[in-house]
Amino acid sequence: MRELTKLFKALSDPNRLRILKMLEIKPLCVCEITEALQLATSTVSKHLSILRDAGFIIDKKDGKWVNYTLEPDNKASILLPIISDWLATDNSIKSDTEHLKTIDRIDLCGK
Amino acid sequence: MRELTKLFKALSDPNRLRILKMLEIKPLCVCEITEALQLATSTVSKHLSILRDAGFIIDKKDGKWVNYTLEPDNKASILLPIISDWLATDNSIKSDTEHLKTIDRIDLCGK
DNA sequence: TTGTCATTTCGACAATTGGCGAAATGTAAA
DNA sequence: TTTACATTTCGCCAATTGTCGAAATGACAA
Repeated sequence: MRELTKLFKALSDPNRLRILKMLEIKPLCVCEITEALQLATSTVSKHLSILRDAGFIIDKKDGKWVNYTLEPDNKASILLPIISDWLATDNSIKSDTEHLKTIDRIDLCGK
Repeated sequence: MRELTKLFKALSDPNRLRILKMLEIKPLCVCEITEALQLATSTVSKHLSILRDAGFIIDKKDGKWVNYTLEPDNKASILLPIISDWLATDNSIKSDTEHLKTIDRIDLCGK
C-alpha cells in the first residue's frame, strides 16, 4: 500500500510529469532538466530522487554528470504510456519538447 | 496537466485507495465507509469529495443517505483495474473486505 | 594536490494536506 | 412545524511538500 501511494505521489506533481515526458524523448542530465524546467538545481535533484525512489527512472553516473533515463522494467512503468497519451496534447509539455531541442548539453554544462 | 495531477493526488492517499477498493465490491453510503475506515465522518466526506472531483466516483442521493459508486465512464477509471490488481494482496485491503461483510447498513445508519 | 564544476544534502520557509470537532445543511419522520 | 439523523462545510492544528540558497560531496582537470 505504502509503495503504491508513493508511486502516485510521485506522479502528482506537474514538474515531475514534465520530467518523465522529457525523458521519454532522450536521457538527460540534471543540468539539462534544470534548464528546461527553470527551477533551482536542488529542486530538480529532489524531484529526480522522488521519481527514482518510486521506480520510474534510473540514474547512471558519467564522469561529472548523472544521466537519468526511464526505467523500463519497473512495475510502475505500465502507467507511463497511459500518462504519455494524456499529456500528449498538453501545452506545457509541447513547449518543453520544443525547448529541449534548443538545449545543447555541451553549451550548458561545459565540457 | 492540472487535471492529471489532481487525478494522481486523489490516488496518493491510502484511505482513498481503500475507499475505491471497497466501492469495487458494492455501492456504499458515507456512514458505512466511516465505519470501515474508522475515521471521523467529516474526514471521510472530504476524501469522497476529492475522489469525486477527480472523476473516480459519483454520488447519488437516496433520501437521507448519499450512495457512492465507482464512475465507470471516466477517463481516470482506466487506472482502476491496474490499481485493483496491485492491491489485491494488500493486508489492509483484505481486512477491509472482511470487515465490510460484517457491516449492516440498517444496523449502522438506522432505518 | 588543488581547483572547478555537476550534483546532492541540509536548513529554512510558505503552501498544501489529512485529520478532528463543531456548526450548517438537507431530508424524512413525528 | 419540530425533531432526528446523514452528510457537508468550516475553522483549526500538526505533518508533509515544493521551493530556494548555502554547504557538502564526488569526479575530472590542471
